[in-house]
Amino acid sequence: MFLEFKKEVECVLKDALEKASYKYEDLELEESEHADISSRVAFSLARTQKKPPEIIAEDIVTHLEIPVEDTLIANAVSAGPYINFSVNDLFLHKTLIGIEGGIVSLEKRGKIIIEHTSANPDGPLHIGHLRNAVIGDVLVRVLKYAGYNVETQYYVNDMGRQIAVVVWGAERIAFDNAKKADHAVADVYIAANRMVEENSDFLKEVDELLRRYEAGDPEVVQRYEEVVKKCLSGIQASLERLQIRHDVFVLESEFVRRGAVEAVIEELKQKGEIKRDGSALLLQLKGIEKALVIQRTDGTSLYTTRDLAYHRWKDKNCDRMIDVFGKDHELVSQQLVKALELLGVKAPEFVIFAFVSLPSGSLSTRAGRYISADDLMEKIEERAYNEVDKRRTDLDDGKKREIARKVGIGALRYDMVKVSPDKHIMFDFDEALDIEKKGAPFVQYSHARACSILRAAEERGFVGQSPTGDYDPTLLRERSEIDLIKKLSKLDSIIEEAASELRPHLVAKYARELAEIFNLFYKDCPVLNAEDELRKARLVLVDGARIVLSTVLDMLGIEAPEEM
RNA sequence: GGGCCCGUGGCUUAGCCCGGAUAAAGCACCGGCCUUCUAAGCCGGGAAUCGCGGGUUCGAAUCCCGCCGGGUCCGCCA
Repeated sequence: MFLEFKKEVECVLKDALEKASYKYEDLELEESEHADISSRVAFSLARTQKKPPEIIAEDIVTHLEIPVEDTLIANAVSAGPYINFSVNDLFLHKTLIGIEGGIVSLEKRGKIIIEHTSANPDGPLHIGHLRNAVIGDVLVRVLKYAGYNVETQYYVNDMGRQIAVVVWGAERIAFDNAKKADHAVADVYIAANRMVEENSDFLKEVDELLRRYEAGDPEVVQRYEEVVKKCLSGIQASLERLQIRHDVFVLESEFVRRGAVEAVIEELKQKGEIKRDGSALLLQLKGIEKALVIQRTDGTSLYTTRDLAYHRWKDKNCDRMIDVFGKDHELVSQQLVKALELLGVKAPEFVIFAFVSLPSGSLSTRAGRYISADDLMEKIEERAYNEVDKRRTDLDDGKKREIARKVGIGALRYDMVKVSPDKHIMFDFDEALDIEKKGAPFVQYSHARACSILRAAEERGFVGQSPTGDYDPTLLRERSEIDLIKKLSKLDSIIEEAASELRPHLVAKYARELAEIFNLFYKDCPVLNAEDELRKARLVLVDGARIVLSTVLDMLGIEAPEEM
């Protein structure tokens, strides 16, 4: 609803500026603590008009014509150089009605293919992949709420040397079937890697496997597929536990076998600036010092070339492509854009996140130095269980486990997405496992409180069939009631901002602030014990809060328990 | 060495793209609030030369230049 209010303010202000014949570039609207929305336009007009901004603001206000009917604006006043607008009762009422009517984007926008996680199938997901996965997944959810048709893809790097190492190792070392599949694969990978490092003959065998796989040798392909499938099944199980699912898994080897990689190389030879180093092919890209190798001396393909073919394929199937990449892929992403431009493919958009490190140093699957996402989920759920157990002696164990799972995974997801992606994270076990901080549990708790009130209301027979059917919105006059409605009204602008700027942490911030404001309302305004009409109105508000809280939690991929 | 990113109370961050009204939160610390819908909550307190130095501007955490500290990339790896 806030966006509608903003639109109306824009209209009214624009008219006033024209009527007063001011030439402006921007309305300079901003949300502020002093008004529901305010304009700083008088500042920039002051320069050209050579008059003090206060005078100009005053003058603009006299030209403002706020409609008498069907408006969301209560009034507009100048406050020094600022022009402050505030919302009226209709705005508050329409906000609540709108929420009860359901939160769906009216606008239908284009198709977006978003690629995220895409961890190599050589072991389980670790904490670094977790940031990628959660950022990507929240983005997917936000974009869907914003009206886009979103397809999520996991790009499987099945042609890398590390997979060849696993395939090689699988011949000599048995998978531990007692373990989760991806962990068993990692064990073989780590052990095989050690063997290969110590013996260069082994290395040659690995290279031979790589060559035969790329050539499509059926026997080798089958062995590869088994390993990849095995590892991926474990990874998918972890993702599922995190409430993440991909629509499509795309194997990079497909592009080699289909001849798409070859086609890309041929086309780049025509359209790009190609250099040769022996029989290897290098592509010189504008603005990038380092030439990009697009084909090895032995004729086999490289990751970046295969990625070009992948993006070309995606391009045909969508309006926008978004890739969630780690900081280490930044140069690659620039090369990708430049090379794709040569191929006439639209530029992908990137969400680049900085790394997660451990106090003990950087992460490495190969060296076996990582915290697996599984371990982390296990521990955080256990911690959450202890908290639930402490507070809810009345519940049976199954119910407690259920809540612990939602709270634990929620806390983990929130921790991954709350910080701006370009901020480096030092992962601290205790901090991430701390359920009490103002993270997911705090928001979930507010939701549970709202549910609790509604549950009690129903038990006492207070809730009618149509919650918004007949209530008097003007009874909601308390400061915390109005603040809460206003916060609820911002949902649309938060979705819009997070979607257009691809900044998922804005949703996390909004969720926390909304919970905070709901808690204030909860403390200030008794609902069940209020007088009849007021209770009716407050129940509408509580239900609205419940809906928006569960919506933002859903956007964050966090489950919303009805009791905690 | 070059490119990109980060540097905001003791700690973790928001705000920076798009400059404006007392720099906003959480954690930790200190003190208060459960006979009323869940205290995983609420209220109050102390605590910041917004890395440093210049510049632009009526006005800079925000824009520009330089420097310092940290990260990351600069593979015929992925």
